Amino acid sequence: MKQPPQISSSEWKVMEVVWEDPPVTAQQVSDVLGEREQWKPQTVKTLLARLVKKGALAYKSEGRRFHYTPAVAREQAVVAETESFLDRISRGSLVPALQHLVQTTRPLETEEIEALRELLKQKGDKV
Amino acid sequence: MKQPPQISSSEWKVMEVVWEDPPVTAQQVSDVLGEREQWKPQTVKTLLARLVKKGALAYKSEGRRFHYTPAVAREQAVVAETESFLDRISRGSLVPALQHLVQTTRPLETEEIEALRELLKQKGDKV
DNA sequence: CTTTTTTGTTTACATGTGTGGTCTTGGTGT
DNA sequence: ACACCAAGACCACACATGTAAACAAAAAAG
Repeated sequence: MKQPPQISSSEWKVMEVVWEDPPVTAQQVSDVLGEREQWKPQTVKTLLARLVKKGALAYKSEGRRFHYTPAVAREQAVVAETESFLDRISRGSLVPALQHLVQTTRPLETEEIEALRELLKQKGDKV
Repeated sequence: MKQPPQISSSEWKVMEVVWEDPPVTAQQVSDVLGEREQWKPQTVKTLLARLVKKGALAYKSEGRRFHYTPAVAREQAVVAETESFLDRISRGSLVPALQHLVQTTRPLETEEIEALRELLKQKGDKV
């Protein structure tokens, strides 16, 4: 059971673009992030290469250019990030963290609230 | 309004010990983390020094040894971590992340559930 | 076919992190 | 007073990260 590789903050920005609509070319990623983050194309290239090396992206040579596709699902990566986040703040601070999380987030959709409420219900029932 | 400094994963482990019962000496931290993380005393020393340098810890010379105290509150640090966590996973994934969070955590206390439920209510009312 | 462009590869370099060794100096015990 | 030891200060070193320039190979263009 291989856990998804460690993805750094900048790398996440690249992954987001790839996850959004794979497969993508370096060009496409570069366009998006050149705009969104003011990154030079070379920077994007480096990050793509690193992500390939650490197994977060796959690619196939399509003529002269590469087509990159995610090698780890977004969900997996999010779960891994969440784990590492929890490891840091230690589970004890979960509730304050959650409060902050919920408060600073854009208004939640009704169904999201429902989903969470449901979760809480289950959790609560077990007590 | 200065935001709390960037605290790395290992540094968090040190901070946890300091927050737990300040002020502490390097010795005390070293004892705890030598056990808990199998860290050599020097490792702890380095981390303490780095935390002082980045302004996360304060100290006063008490005889030959230092007494370290937190320079940033735990809450502040947690909030900062939460922000950076959210920046990574991008707010869109919040709910799945929360679900994972809640599911993998130890059973919540009733009052914790209440607090969260209350939060959701407020959030929900605004929709 | 040669020039230009595009795209991937190699190299760079400062700073951060994980993990510790060594040096120095001020207390402490005798 | 003096030797010794522990505590902090300084040094080390490999790997990660952010950010990119330089280089090479191959495709496109003329």
